[in-house]
Amino acid sequence: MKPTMQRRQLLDDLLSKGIRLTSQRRAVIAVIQEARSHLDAGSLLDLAREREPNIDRATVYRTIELLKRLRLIDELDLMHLEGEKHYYEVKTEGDHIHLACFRCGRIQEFTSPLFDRLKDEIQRETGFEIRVARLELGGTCRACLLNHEQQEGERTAATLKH
Amino acid sequence: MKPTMQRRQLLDDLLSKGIRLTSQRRAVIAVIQEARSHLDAGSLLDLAREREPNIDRATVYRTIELLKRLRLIDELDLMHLEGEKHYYEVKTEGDHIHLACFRCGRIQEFTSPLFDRLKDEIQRETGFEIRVARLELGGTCRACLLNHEQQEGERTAATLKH
DNA sequence: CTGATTGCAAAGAATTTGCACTGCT
DNA sequence: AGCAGTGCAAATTCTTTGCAATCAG
Repeated sequence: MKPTMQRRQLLDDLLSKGIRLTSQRRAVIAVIQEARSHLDAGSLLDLAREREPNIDRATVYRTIELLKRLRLIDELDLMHLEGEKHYYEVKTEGDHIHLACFRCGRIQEFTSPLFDRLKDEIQRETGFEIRVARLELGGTCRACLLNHEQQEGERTAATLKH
Repeated sequence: MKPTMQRRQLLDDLLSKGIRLTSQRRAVIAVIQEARSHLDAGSLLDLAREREPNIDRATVYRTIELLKRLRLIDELDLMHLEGEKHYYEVKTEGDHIHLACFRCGRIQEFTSPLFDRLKDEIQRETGFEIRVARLELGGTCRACLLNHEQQEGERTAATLKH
């Protein structure tokens, strides 16, 4: 949302922890922050290479690991809609929910105070200290449901003609 | 909980859909149903082999795929606590939440009406039709938190002695 | 300077696929 | 009998590792 501020924050976080900021790490971080969609390690590598042509696969994976450990990014599976990739996004203030449409593959995000209440309840009742929360839903998005109904309608109409 | 009933249900479900019940499929299904913990494909294969010695890896994966498609089992990642395996469990009435302890690796389950309310809210507000819901939390379980505090205490005491 | 980080190449883990054979229904 | 299901071996996909060279602080 506020890329510039966000970037400074991320970089500052790293610097203040005494993490070495190599050009490779800067490239990976910039790509994750500027991404308009969820990226997997492969795309992350491709995009980072546009800035840092010699960056290697291994470095990307190691940087992801680092950012995950420092809790600066979240890892998602997005219901494994496509292969067994993992996807990454900058960690936001409140956790959000990902809805993955099995039909069109679109990923939709959703936030709700109920989600926070649920997490509070869990911590309170189990004594479990939550560090990462991942709620992913798979199903059919509204657009696909409408398309489908429409097609059903057409199909029925066609059948009736015989 | 009620293994015998559960098994009949699963097998009947399959038969009623005209799915062929081979001895290999029976073995995989029995193993999943009788498991006291979440099993990944590898363990599933090992256990199924105790019943059906020649069953192959590929068959296990294909059976998992089948059961997932028919919505008879759920696939979990359990925060990828250990490698990138997937874990399986018989689909239950209401969805439940998995809490994975990063420290001891224990998996804890939790159910709450709030979870269902949250899902309802999502469906209502987005028009998304939820087919699969997966809520996984990573963090530290109560036992590990207590252990840790205790160790911290000991450590401080030791430090103070110097 | 010097230890943390990198690139490279190879290994590893989990899963999938093509194809001839087998066995449910 | 016929076709869905299977075993086998090889292929694919995603990720990790060992090690010598490099570079940030």
